[in-house]
Amino acid sequence: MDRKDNVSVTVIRRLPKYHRYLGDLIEKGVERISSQEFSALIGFTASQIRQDLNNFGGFGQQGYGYNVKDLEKELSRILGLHMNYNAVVVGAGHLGQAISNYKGFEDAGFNIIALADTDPAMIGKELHGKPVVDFNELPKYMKEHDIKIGIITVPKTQAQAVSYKLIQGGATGIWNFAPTDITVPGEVVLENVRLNDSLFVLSYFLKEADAKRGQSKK
Amino acid sequence: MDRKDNVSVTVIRRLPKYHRYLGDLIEKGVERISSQEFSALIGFTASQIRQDLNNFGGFGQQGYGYNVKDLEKELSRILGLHMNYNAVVVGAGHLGQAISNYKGFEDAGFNIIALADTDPAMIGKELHGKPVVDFNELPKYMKEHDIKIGIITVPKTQAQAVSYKLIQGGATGIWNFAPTDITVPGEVVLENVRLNDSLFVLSYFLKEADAKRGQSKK
DNA sequence: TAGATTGTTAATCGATTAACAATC
DNA sequence: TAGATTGTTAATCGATTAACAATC
Repeated sequence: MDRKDNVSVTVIRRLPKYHRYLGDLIEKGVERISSQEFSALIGFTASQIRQDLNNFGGFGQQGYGYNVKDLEKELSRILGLHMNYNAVVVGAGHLGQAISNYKGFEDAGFNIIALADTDPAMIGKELHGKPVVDFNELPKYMKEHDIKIGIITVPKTQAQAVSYKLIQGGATGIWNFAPTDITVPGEVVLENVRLNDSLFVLSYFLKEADAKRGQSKK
Repeated sequence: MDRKDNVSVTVIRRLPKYHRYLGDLIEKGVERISSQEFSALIGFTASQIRQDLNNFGGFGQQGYGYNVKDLEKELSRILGLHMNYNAVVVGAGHLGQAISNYKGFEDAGFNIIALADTDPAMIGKELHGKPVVDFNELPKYMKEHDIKIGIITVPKTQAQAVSYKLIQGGATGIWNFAPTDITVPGEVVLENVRLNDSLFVLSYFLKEADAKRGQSKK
């Protein structure tokens, strides 16, 4: 029942930050907040906060501001955090294991119930209570266990093949950690995590900072 | 010797993708590419590609296009990939270990030479050839080993304290994986990786896709 | 030289900020 | 009721796209 049909991705990508700060405010026992106070905290302008939220509904009250708990609930609903999904991590390497162990993702309703790999030495093992299944049997396993989400942590050369296999298994969403662009059918939701890109950006600004330091020494 | 002084962050965040695609083109043996051909490949408009690159210099040639190898070199230089930095991963948990093992980061000139933790059971151990040092000794260790980059993979409650310790040790750059906002002095470069935020965005679009499917069934 | 394609300026589009009437 | 603060419209700013003269 959201207000606008096509909210821009720019706005969507700010929503998790709102949600995170509202969680912090709840922990601190803050009951209400004005867009101006929120602005000082979160670093968006008060105007932007009101604009962003009003894409989804009028959650505030004139003369009062926003009720923190209510707004957090609205954002959880907007972000779909009430939904639950079974997920499989493809690639039982270090990153795959790290992700499959991380508790934080259950907040978002993602339950990682298995890993998949091609390595015969791994298949059949349990890693922290989660089975490693044979990659080639993955579509069957996904259907049997109602797995709709695939998390790709394989080398980039294999990422596209993995995505095909996941879609064969009925995946509706893919979280891709491989540093490559994969192609998926229009109805499948793809979200990329670009660790390399992030590090390159860090590198860029380090170089810039170095250059600035060098200049000021002159 | 870059053309413009203040290139927007929007442009900077596209640079790693250019660099990645140029690497792929080199592997395929492609020697030159026009902005139009590049556009079809990378998904930015030809106009945007030319605009983006011209923030840093005129790397193309009229009637010819861009030399792939040369352009890749320019982008490496712009991104500062020729620089070398020693780095430490703070937090020797699963994610920390995954990152310290990942080879791909050496491309960017980041050499992870140690991990740090507060767990006495961990300190003094070696993890895949890298020592786990005592978090409390970190500033000293960083100075002795010329470590300028800190990678934070601790729980959010400890992230700010870790960042203080890193800066005490002389860090000029921080790569933060903790799902919280940390504050650093202006001269320190901070790059955040928001895994939770990324997953929340996936959740949002999954909910949207579900809603769309529901609608079309009616 | 003629054709191709860049580099760059101008036009458009979208996102952010400012302003203020509506209203709690 | 008066003061506060939202929701929303209008103004501004920045980013993207289009167009084309410059030039290889």
